[in-house]
Amino acid sequence: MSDQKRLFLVDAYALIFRGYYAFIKNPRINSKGEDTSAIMGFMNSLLDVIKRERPDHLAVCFDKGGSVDRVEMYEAYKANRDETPEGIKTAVPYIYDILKAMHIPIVMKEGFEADDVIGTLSRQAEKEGFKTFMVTPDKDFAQLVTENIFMYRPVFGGGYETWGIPEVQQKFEVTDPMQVIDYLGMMGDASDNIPGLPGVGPKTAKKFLAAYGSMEGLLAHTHELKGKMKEKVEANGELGLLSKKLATIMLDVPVTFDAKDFELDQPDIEKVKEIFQNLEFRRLTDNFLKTFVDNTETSSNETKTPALEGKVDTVAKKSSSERKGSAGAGQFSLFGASSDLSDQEETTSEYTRKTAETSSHFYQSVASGMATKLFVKNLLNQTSVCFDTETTGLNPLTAELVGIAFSWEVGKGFYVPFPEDRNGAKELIEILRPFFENENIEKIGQNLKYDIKVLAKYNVDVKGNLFDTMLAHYLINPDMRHNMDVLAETYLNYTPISITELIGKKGKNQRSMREVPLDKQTEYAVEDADITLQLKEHFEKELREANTQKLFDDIEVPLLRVLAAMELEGINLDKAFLNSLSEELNNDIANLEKSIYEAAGEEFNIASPKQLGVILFEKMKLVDKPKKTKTGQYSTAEDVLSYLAKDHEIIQQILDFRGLSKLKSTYVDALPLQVEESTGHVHTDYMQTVAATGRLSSNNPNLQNIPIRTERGRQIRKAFVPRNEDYTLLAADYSQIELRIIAALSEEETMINAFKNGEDIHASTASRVFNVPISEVTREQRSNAKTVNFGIIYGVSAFGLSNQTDLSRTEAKELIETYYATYPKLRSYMSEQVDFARDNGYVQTVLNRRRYLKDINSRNAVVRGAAERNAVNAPIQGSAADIIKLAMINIHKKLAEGNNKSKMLLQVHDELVFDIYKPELDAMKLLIKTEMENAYQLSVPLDVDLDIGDNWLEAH
DNA sequence: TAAATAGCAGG
DNA sequence: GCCTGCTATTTAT
Repeated sequence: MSDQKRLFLVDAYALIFRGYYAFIKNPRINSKGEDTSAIMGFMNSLLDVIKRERPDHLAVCFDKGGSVDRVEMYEAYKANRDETPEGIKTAVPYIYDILKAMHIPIVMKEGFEADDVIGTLSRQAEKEGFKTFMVTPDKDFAQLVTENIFMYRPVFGGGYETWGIPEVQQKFEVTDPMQVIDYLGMMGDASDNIPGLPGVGPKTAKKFLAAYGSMEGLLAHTHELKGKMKEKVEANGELGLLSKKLATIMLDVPVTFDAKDFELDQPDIEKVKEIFQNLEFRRLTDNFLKTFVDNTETSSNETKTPALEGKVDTVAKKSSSERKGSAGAGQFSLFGASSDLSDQEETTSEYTRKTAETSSHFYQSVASGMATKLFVKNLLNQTSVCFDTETTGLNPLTAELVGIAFSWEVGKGFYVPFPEDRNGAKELIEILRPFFENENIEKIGQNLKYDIKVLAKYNVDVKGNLFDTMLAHYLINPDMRHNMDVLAETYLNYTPISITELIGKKGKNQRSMREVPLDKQTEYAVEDADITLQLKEHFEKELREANTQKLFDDIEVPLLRVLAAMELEGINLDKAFLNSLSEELNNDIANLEKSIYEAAGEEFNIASPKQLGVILFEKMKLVDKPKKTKTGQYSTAEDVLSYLAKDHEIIQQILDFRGLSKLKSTYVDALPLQVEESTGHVHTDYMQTVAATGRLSSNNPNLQNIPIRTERGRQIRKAFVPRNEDYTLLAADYSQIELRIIAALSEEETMINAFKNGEDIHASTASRVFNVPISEVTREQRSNAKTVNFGIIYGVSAFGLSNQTDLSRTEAKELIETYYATYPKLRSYMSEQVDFARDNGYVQTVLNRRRYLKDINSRNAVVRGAAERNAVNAPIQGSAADIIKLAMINIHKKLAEGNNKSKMLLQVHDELVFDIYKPELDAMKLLIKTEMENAYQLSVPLDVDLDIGDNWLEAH
């Protein structure tokens, strides 16, 4: 080992960008609404480097004002860069502060890029006998590599690789790292907008380098090339030389390397802690303290020069032989006895995630027979257990149990495999039943609705308190995603075994869980249960802190059971009716097709907006200046075409064609295919954690967007029918619930009274806004008032309003002004919501459901405007969702208590659909109306309309 | 084969 | 202007 001094030069922006985008799907937002992704990503990397390498000299280099020289050479240099994301701009000052507090030098020079600064410093340090490591993912730096200068690149998935001369030679197929400049010059660089030689990519560039050694060499030998390539290279020699200059990192920036300045000092611990605390970095604070405070044992010889030892320094710290307990070993001794677990891993950086490989754990499969009984005995002694079912598929109605994993202690758990034969499975389930049906044992899981449905198919009723980590996290941050892999990575810094690793990618030859070897099943399934258990501990606390525990316990968790029941029930579908509808549509579509082709003078794909645009606007020239979409295509969207409909017959035909095709493909033909064979019903899947406002969503199939607005479309509702002639469908919907909520929340008396008096709210609004008696309100006036009423809920703009009505922009603006004058408290309520969001970073519903609005203080007016509209809309839409959820829970409870045959089947945001057993009809009408109208007390009465019928259309 | 885009169904 | 999910076409890999 050499005792050469080691200097680490960090390319700040490259790591900041990388950190920022690493979190892009789950941006880190603190309670003040600040996006801290970039800061966290950068600090993770920096601490990681320090911890791994313990550099004795270190500096962080920034760009300052872009490269004056390069822009002078080439105006378009970096001109196509998107604007730096807001989250990065705001991060930089924080990073400066942190670096200062850490006593790490910041190097930058006006008019130069970090590349040039690093290039210059590394050469100076080389002269003073340093080994330099350039910390950057950017390949351009390869040109700087020498015997004493290395690239130190973060690798996707964790770890770092060091590029010395041999690595650069190999990656770029060059003999000298300096040739990387020629390589970059030839192929150009899209992100820096370096043009390069046209038609030359990585392959050709390597070929040229091998043959001619450099850009100049190539240009001197163009006569040896042939065909198109020869022409192109000869025509663009100048461009090639310019590109090479642009790609050259400068080595003469006016900065000076002074070894003393760059020595890595002890940071000002308190100062850094304070900044981190302000940013709400908990894990990072721990990591920082570990890096700088108790580092006594880490600076052993092992960590002194690992950068030079392996090409890739991966994260695995414990070999698998060090791990305890693999499946199958000594199971009896382990039941109930607590086996000591060794220390938890301490690494936490973004690039050093823990996995099952690197964490100690004890996952055990339970053999059949006696062992299972002993296991269950132990299980029944627990008060709280996490479980996870493994099945043969995603559809709980058809999926078979392959196994169930259990965990009640972090790092430990058991897996009970299920036999394939039905009888064997039934026997086993009987052994487990006492656990699931025990009221006193809390059941923890991720997406318990699925497990509950699967077990219901085995006639097992899961009883006792529930804790669903997916639901918990949905309340903690509804805008994020909530799948277990993301949660584990975000909150536990842990990467679980991926399901595709076991069963392959979906599609062609995906395996069933059943075919996975038992030891793999065990590792995977128990890991899931173990992680879920760990997440629970995390989320319990956060729910309490956000004051949203009640919403969780009283609404979302009970609702999970309600939804499971509704989904298992499904709704009866009249397939024969849809089939005949399909034939009718087929005819009509064929006829339209014919007339369209005639009018157009040729056949084309009407469903292709691209082809349609060409026909309408190039061939037929129906309009002078066609509107374009953002990708430069002609827009053929509905509102655009509607304008033209009165002038050209073909347009109406196209719109009709579209309408009918949509109906046919999305509903009439698709729905019958979704009927479950065993039940004859369609079973939608309600998603409880996707809509950021708190609404449900529905898919496979989506039964929340069955047509109703057009005559032709609403016919589809006739296909939704009661289960048999003893039943009838009942639809119950809240009348104007969102307007009632905004009236109540804003305490706008005028509007509240209108509702209390049972007035037609849109007519009432029109009467006041247009200053006419309510009896003389015209259709148009009512319609405009209705548009504004809804607009208010969405956060109106004059622009949007004039688009939706016949009103001009000015008229729309006036109308909105008059509206606010009529309902002054509405306006003040709206600005209060925005102010609240600015101060707190979130808004909330009547039941304390939060939505965080990170952009509410954005300096970008468009982005901020969207957040402001959300601040108004989310509490309204979300409160309506809260209320109907409450009603659903209460109704479900009453139906069960009364042993009623009638069932709740569907929820469509403000509507509930029931299959009513005819003898129960009167009782049900009363029950449903009462429960819905009294689900939540507002200062405005809630009003529910009920309708019954032999199909969903009639029940409206 | 998967991902992105355009368009459109509902509240 | 808010909140969603599905289909078909097109594009990129």
